[in-house]
Amino acid sequence: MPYDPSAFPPFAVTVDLVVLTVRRHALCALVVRRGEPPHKGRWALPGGFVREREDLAAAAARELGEETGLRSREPGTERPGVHLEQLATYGEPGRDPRMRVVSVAHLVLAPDLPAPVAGGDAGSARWVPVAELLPARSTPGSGTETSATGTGVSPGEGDADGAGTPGDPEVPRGPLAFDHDRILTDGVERARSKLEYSSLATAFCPPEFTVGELRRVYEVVWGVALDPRNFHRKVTGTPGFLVPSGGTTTRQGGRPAQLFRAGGATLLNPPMLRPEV
Amino acid sequence: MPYDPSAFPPFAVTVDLVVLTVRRHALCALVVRRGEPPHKGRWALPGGFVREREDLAAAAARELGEETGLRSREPGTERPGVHLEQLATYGEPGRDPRMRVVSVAHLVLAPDLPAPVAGGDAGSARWVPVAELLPARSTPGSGTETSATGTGVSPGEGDADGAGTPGDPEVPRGPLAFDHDRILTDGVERARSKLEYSSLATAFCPPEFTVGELRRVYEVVWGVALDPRNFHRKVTGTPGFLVPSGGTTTRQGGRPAQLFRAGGATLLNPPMLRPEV
DNA sequence: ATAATAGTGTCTTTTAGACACTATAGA
DNA sequence: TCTATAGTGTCTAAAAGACACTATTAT
Repeated sequence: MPYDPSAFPPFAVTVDLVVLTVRRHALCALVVRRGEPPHKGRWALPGGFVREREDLAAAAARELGEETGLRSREPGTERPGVHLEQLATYGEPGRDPRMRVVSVAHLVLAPDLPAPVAGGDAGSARWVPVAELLPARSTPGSGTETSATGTGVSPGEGDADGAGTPGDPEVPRGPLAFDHDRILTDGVERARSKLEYSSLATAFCPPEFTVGELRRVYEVVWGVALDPRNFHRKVTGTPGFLVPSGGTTTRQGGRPAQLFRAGGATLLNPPMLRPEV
Repeated sequence: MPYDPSAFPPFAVTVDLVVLTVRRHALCALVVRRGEPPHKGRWALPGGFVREREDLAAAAARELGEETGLRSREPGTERPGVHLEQLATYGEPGRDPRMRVVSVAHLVLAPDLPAPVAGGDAGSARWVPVAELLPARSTPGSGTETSATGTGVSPGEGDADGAGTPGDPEVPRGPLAFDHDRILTDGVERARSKLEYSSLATAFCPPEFTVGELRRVYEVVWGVALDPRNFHRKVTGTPGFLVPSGGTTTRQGGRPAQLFRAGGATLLNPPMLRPEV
């Protein structure tokens, strides 16, 4: 019989965060160095315990702020902050060697931040290209996952955030702690598929962005090259996706480009279809 | 700091099941009558505690068998049984008045069963049309959600499984227990959207089925009418979706129809697009 | 000048949808 | 016969994709 309050096995419940951004033409995830056993010294996804009277989403937002300095909603402003959604829950017995831990993973999509992370209580958080964390396991299929011909998307050039001199001990090696490789894989796949039928790509962009910048998000996340002309026509023709902000910029070089903000639409119709190989 | 093993708040972890089937031209969910407080006498989704050394999916499969007699995998055979996947996790403090309960909801899609449920330890499980459980809350948009013009899909005709004489106290009234209305809503929406880009509609069908029977699944779940001719051409032309089993049947009346089994494809390309209103 | 990116127009191929028409069963 | 469902063919409209061409900046 369900919900017998007297004798239930005790579980610890945590939230783990798959925090993704597009940085230097690569899809990057936020990882932290573990300071304690188990897996001491290994890299892991940020996360922590859910508190006694705390909602799951609130716990995820709190950990995001504590460990990374990011905010899921900018306080006092109407700026959207980063996108946060529940991803999946992982509760295999033995995934933590000490006790039974059920972890509710969340997916966070953030624009590129100037400094990697600041103000966190985990000192050693950093952005690392997903291609380095999950070599060749990113997607079932060909191994050319992160190469987009002709757009300068080149895997392997990334040294994470300027500290990556050759032989740097700070560069993550080997799999992530616990089952975080699998959680990260699921999060990346969720992000890839959600770009198709939602306006979530704008979550990777600053508040104002150009069509070209948005296109580079798609190209980096999907690992494909997209025709700039057809992309422009499609994305500006999808109702509710983009609204012109009035300004222009030349920060990408070339002819000045119109600046846009994210429109109100969350579901795209028609969807942006990912080209098949 | 995450993963401090000493002091963590204790949680109870349960699995809840959104079990859906297509029955009498209506999308139906499995609900059980609660025999104990809280919400004693109210209807709820089947579910129960996750055991000490039990995986989440295993707990869902076990509860499915215990409370409904369904099996996620037919023992000793290669028959696929029903489809089971994780849906989402609900952990708002106070969702259970007695203690902190985090529930990992799972979605189960099953073919129509002859008897509603058998061999369960919850005696009062039954199929109820989703339209009766979630009146007008099924989908944001027009209220014509469950009407499919010209195909006999008529909401409100369903009396759940023959026992629904007028005034029957066994007919669920009012919202489900706990936050199960929301969980059911999420499960229905997941099923609706997954029909578009996956071959999951076959999970609602018996092992061998006709194109017309598959079409009725789409019509009932989406609440729309589909052109039989275009539907036939599209599903038989999608590679890996259907494989002919060789036989034919006249169980739907009319000209004998070819029988098919589900093909190996799980992701449909091109997808079956849900018509917009 | 050249090179870069932005943006529009046009053509072709593919796909979705409407619907006429034929096929084969039961009543 | 009539009516039901099954299945094919064909036409049209919409969308996707290839790509020529113009526009506007920086160097």
